[in-house]
Amino acid sequence: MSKTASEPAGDIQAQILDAATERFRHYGYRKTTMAEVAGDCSMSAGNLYRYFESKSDIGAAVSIAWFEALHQAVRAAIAQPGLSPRQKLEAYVLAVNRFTVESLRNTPHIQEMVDFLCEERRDLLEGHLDSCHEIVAGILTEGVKRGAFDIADIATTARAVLNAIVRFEYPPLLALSGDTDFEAEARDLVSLIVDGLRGQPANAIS
Amino acid sequence: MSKTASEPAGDIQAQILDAATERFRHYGYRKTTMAEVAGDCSMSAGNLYRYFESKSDIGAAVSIAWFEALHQAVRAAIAQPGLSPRQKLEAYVLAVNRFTVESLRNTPHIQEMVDFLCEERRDLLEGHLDSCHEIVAGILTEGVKRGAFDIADIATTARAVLNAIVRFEYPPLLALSGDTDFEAEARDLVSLIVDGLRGQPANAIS
DNA sequence: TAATTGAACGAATTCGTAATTATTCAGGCC
DNA sequence: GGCCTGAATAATTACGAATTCGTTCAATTA
Repeated sequence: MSKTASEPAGDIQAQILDAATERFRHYGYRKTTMAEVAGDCSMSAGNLYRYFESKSDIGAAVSIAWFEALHQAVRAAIAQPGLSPRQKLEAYVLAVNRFTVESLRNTPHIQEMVDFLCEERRDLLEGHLDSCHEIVAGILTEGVKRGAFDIADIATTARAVLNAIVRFEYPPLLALSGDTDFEAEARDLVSLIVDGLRGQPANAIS
Repeated sequence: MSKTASEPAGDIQAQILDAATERFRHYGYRKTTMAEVAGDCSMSAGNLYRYFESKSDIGAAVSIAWFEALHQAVRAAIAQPGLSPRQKLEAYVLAVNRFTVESLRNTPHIQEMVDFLCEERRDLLEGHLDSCHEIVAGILTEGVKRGAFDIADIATTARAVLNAIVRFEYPPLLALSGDTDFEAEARDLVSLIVDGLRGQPANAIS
């Protein structure tokens, strides 16, 4: 109905992803069938294979889009003008936490997507972690340049930071304790990471 | 066969827990039946209910014993003479991580026990977290007294530390990335927590 | 009396089978 | 020729009967 001769193939891919995303949202990954997604796009199930190699690939593409939306939200949060390195780190943690909690709220079956990724597409998770590592390393590098941080090995420290904040971004852990005030705890954690247990140097440049 | 007239009831409870622990270890919580545990103790299934109110209670008792073994191992690790507060914190994280990874290794069905706790006995998990909080708070308090740490609110900071090290003690996360060198990453994390991103003060007492 | 058993019963689990599903591909449509 | 369909196939899932399990309790033992 909506397809014309001039419609590029990329739009059909996008249409498929939109339909699949909506289905995954409401009914979960396992319970949406290729026939349903195809029906939403007014085509046959077999024809989906002209645009994606498998259902698993569609799930992967949807997940990648989710990761990219997360990264975009995070980059927007830390790109606000006038933020100190410390505030950028806090903005990063809060943005990741907020985005994930929000997704958890309005996408009841997101846990199933996480399971799908863990079982079938662990490489995507690792790619996402690499992106996170890159963003955090950027914050740390800027902090060192501005004199706010004193870090020997940026890559190692960035990994340690990511390990420390897993509590606030891993969906199963967030779902486990639903009534916690994550924002306050996340702020406390950032304070700990920035200042350390030894306390701040007297001549520190914040 | 092993029961005599002089055997106190407490020993029978312990015998039941031993049998249940072994069954849970090898076959998991769900797949061990009350009849099997009873058979191991040379009694009928119905008679188990003279010593425990339910199978869930047996699972709880086994879990509590596991938590107590963990706490004992941890307290032993941080009680070594001559450790600085920083070394105690590192010893704590490494001990928890080692104990959990070890349990994960020689108890293939421990994940199922975690699920059981999350679903039916979340209060036990919270109790365990309280114990951990107490231990960490003790380390921090001693560190403040010795001048190694500078902490405004011990309880809040202890919670932040526990949040930061979840990566190294939550079994599902440990199982997710099996080939990681947790010890090295745990050390890096402790360094981050102690020194902070700002670096150490020039006049710090380590 | 105190400890134990084994039958009994609702709830949960297993298991074999029927029905769906993902995926392929030989053809039809424009 | 590029795009699409719909039947065919192997694998997965859903469903219900049959079994097993957790739990209780009257009866038995010692």
